Amino acid sequence: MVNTACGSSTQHQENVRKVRESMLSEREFLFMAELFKALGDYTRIRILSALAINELCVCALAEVLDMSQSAISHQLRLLRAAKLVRYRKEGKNVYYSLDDDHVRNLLAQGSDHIHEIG
Amino acid sequence: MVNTACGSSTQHQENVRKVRESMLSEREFLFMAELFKALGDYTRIRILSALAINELCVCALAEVLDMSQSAISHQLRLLRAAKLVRYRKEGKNVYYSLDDDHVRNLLAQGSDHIHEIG
DNA sequence: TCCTTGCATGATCATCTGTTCACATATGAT
DNA sequence: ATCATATGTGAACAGATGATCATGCAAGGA
Repeated sequence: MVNTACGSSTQHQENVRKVRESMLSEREFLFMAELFKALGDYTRIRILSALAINELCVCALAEVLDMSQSAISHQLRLLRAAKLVRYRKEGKNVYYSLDDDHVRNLLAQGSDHIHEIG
Repeated sequence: MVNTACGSSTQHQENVRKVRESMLSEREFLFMAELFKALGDYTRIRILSALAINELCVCALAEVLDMSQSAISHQLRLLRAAKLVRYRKEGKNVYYSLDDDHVRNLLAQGSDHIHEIG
């Protein structure tokens, strides 16, 4: 730590004060970090992108991503915890889908961003 | 692996085919995962949120977040790699800011999402 | 020139993460 | 009832991650 105020200039202190006042709460930042963390994995982003196209059961997801059912199931657990997916049971199968259009928007924004920066 | 096609129903296979066709490339998913991974950390999301309010030098960021300059600097390195921030040098100081409005939109979307789900 | 300041970075280490494996549960079919 | 199938989950292990510490480097002031 020991941040001895690099520049003690008026502008510096004014910026620090202004930013401090406008920052969200610790709780909000923790939630946002969890949200993006849930999106920030190669497997999970593919799961969400697949569900953005069509509702799918677990075994279909495993087939699409060419991964074990267990691995998919573990990741779906995290996505449920982050409220990014819904699910409904039908017989022996469990069908997953995106929780709402908000998630779809986040995916679209992410896609836009990477296509912009090449 | 060994995904023995849970349901061999026509609908199941049709869904798998449709989703497979519409999925992005491995490269694109890797980029998106990296993007969200960069956003998915308590320290980095606070750095970005601070920069969304005002351009800041490294020491000001350290002061705002009450963290060591070294820790901030390491995280800024990742944010630069993800093209989420810009920087300009001025004398001994280095001033960081958000790379573009796209980043601002992602932050706003994230904020919206967490406020929706409570 | 020498020193201080602001920033960057390699090494280290504790912690977190994601997959696999084994197994449990549940539902439907025979 | 028995069995196969679809899914969920705990343990465990390898690899990734984030803060700290020490140090390096560049720029400005004495």
